[in-house]
Amino acid sequence: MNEKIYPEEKSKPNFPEIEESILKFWKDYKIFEKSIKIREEQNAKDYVFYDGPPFANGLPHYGHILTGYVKDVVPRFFTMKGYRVPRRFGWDCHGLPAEMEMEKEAGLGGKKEIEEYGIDKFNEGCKKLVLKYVDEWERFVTRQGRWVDFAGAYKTMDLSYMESVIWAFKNLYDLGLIYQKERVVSYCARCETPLSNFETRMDDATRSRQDPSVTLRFKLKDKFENFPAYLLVWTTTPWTLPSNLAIAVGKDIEYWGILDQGELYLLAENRYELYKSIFQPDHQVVWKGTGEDLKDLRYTPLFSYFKDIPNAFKVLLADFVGIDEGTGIVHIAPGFGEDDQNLCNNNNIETVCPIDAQAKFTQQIPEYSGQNVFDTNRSIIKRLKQEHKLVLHQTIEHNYPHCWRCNTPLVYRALPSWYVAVTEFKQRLIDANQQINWIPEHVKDGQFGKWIEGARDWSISRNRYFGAPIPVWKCDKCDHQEVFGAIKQLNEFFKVEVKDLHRPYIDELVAPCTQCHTGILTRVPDVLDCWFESGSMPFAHVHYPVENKKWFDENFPADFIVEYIAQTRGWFYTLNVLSVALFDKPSFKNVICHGVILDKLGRKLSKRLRNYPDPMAMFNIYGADAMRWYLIDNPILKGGNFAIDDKGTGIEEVVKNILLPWWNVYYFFTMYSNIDGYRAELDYSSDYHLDQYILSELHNTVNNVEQAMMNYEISEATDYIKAFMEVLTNWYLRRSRRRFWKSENDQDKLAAYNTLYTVLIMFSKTCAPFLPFLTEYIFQSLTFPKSDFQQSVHLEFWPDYQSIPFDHELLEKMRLVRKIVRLGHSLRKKENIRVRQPLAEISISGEHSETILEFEDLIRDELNVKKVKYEDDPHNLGTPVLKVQAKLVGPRLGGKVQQLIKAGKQGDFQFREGDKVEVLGEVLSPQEYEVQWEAKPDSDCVSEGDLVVSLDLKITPDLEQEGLARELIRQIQNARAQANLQVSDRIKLSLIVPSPWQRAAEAYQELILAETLGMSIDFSEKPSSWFSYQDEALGDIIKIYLTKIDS
RNA sequence: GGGCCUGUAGCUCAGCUCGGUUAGAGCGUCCGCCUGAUAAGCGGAAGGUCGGUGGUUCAAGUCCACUCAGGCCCA
Repeated sequence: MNEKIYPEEKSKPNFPEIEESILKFWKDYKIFEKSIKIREEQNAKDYVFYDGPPFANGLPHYGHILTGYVKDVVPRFFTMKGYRVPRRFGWDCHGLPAEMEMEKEAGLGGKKEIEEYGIDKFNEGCKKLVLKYVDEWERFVTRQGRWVDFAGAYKTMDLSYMESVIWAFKNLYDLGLIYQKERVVSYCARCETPLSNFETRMDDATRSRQDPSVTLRFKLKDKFENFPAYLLVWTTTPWTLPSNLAIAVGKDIEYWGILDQGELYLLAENRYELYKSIFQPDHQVVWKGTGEDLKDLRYTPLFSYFKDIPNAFKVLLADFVGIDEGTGIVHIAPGFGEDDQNLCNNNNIETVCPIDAQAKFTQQIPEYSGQNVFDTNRSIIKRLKQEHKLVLHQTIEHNYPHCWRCNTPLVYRALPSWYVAVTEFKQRLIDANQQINWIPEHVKDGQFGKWIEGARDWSISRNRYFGAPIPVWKCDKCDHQEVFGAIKQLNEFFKVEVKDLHRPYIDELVAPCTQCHTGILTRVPDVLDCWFESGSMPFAHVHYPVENKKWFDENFPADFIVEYIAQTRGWFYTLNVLSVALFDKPSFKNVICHGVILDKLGRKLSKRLRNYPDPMAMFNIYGADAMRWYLIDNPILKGGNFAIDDKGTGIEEVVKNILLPWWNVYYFFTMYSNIDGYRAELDYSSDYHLDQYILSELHNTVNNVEQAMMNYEISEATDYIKAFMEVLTNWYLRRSRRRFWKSENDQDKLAAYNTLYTVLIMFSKTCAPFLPFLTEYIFQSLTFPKSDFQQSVHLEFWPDYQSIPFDHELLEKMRLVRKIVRLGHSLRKKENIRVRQPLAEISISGEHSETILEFEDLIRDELNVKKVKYEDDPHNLGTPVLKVQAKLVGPRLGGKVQQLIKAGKQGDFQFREGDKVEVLGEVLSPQEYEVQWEAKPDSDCVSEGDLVVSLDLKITPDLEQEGLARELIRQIQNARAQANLQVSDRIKLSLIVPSPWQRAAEAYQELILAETLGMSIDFSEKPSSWFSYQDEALGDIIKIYLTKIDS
């Protein structure tokens, strides 16, 4: 009996079930760990990949899934290429996200309550909360099919990690790249902390908000053009008006003076139309000039709070003044605007910022002290109106920055903060960027390049609790400060043993001042921006420089990272800022920045809208391989966006188009191998043309996929895989089936088995990074069917394409064969003759056509013709047309080439001596043209290029009889299938059919028996113990009886 | 206001680097084939002013300029 060599498979497998079993296998035998260890044993080179740390306080979503797949495909590939690829997971712990969560958990509102609650308890709570979803992440990422080292995951709150972070700070400090300064920053009054310029741009931090839009008149101290005069000034932040210290105009902007009721109003010419209506109808333009003319005019302050500030309350020139909104005259409050502050500094006007940490006015503004600034807009407007200083009051809806964590509208305010002087080394940052391979390429000089060109100094201090400390201690008596970059330094200086760098413990370290000896050194209370910490990841996750110094020096920058495109101003940016400042190198060599997944309507995916399929459900229905392929075979990897369909239809299509065809080839192979009891082996030596052909295609495919992957062009790699699958299933396997089911176990059959086996093994390896579950399953079944074997396709080396045979000529010929077959089929179609009906002859003509006569058997079989004939004289089949090689002839003949093309197309040309042709008096040499043949109209020919194909359509009585026999074979096969027979079962047959059919059956009895595994055939009614079959489409014309013969 | 990306068949996208005369694929639709991979497989057809205008050129989906629409980034 048959010995089952390979697993007995179903034609329609349950992919999710297979995946679960593979997951178990990977886990039980630690295959991932092994994939790294075996490379260690081989002394392989490291391939360095940085896994960007996610915040663990939320669950993974589609963005993470997509990024995660790329983070898996690339390392799997490079592992197979022979590298050691560690994949440490990491958790971003610190910062506002964690603190917000903890505030909610402990029912705290604001910093005062946190401090009452206790910073120690608060931070301890954060530490626990931040790892709340770690288990779920791990489960998800594992199910997804990612190989990730969770056990060795780093956390940004680890002591070792934090030590490397303060090392970085200390180094930057020593390099003179850290400074503290009072500058205008974006500030969240609820979190009571400044935010960095890129935090305020993250995702949807900018959103719509309604604000007052007011226009005021500022009275000039002196008459202008002999009239009492006013400057018209527009603002959307009335609460900043009490802090107004100057007014700015544009030097070259045109301004008009409007005379209305004896008073003169100044505003920009372009804005006049919009403001016209506020004047009386009889107003006049009495003055025209530029900003230059208004320079240094002095005005009366709106409020008296700061009336004694030196140099204030006059008109300044500024290049940031625009005329797109407002009046073209700008109110300047140096405490509440970056441009404002710079302008005032340059004009010796001091900065005033009369608000406290919660953005409430201080005692400097007694009327409003204790009120939140936004809440005072109304009363300030009311008061200005009463004082006749307000000329227009409207409401504006505009985009306004909000805190990305707590959604509070931000204020811009002057505040002392610590900075990294990015502008100091901007040029080096730009130079380093040129060394990075960006995918897509345009990001290098586009979104990222432009961003770093406009880089500003980076505000890195946060007035918060849960984060790495700013390692600066200041004396309370003199200006001395100490900065520490290592725990050892702290231990020695403070004579303690530091075990935790978090607040409040770090704040407890105090010492007498080493300079004045009277003061006390205490730490500045701020913590570091968590982006500073994630930017430190390359060295901090290995505790550099305290540990792993050698490894880091040899393995920095990283080979590869991938995140979504918005990280150009997040992680991609902070990584490079720190690596350039500290090491003068970019942080990574290759980076993929992919786009954003949206729904069909272009909206963001949202839980509320439920506009996307649940990923876990997709894993359970279609599997993680299908999801993987769906997401990576996609232009989103080149930076574009991608519309996911909400039903998961796209994922189902992947199963239909990629996974099932793959499976079918494997299923076919195992089914026949098991029938024949033959165990195939790796073998490239078959000399059968189809075998050599598919191996040549495989050679090309392995090479192409490898090249694409080396260039990080993942969706190009998947294109090559798809193309090979098409050739494998729709040509090689379809044309080879008969070799597998024939009954003799001859050389050809073994060659077929070995070749198909070899292709399956090599192609499994080629697809392994892209379909890790399916390929693992197939590879194991084919190589080590006993499932306890600890072998894995992912531990294999990438196939060496050069060891796979390649025959270019053969590829070309096969292309021609497929073209002939296609044309033959289209002729049958055109003439309405089905393939089952044999025809006598196919004639072909065209250059090189004779070379494919060695594939005659294949063409005959595919097209069901008796003979393939090469026609020497193409004139017998078609008429010649001339295809002029315009690329060559164009430059030589110029405009006339167009006429030649036209004439050639119409066949208006003559052949001349020496393979030349003459068209319209011009002689073309052989390289300058190609002759193509066109089927004569109404002939039995079709053509494509220089190829013409003709079918002999005459159906002789013999052919007709064979057609009937073939129809009978098909009916009997249907009957077999309906009777649920195995493909190898032998049968006895009886037919009740009309006489022409019976004659055909008699004449072709041998063929019928051979094709249907029949042992005998007769023409009489049979008892009900026989299976009987009638084809409905043919009516009741034929009736088939069959019965199985027990062997 | 500046910059980047995208616009090709009903849908999703190749092709554009390097111009060459007949613009491709998958899905969907319609029609059919095959029946020893069968709750599979294969083929054919219909379907396109290559967003628009202008230019360069013998020749433009491809190069240039302008422009429209959508998206993103910066100010």
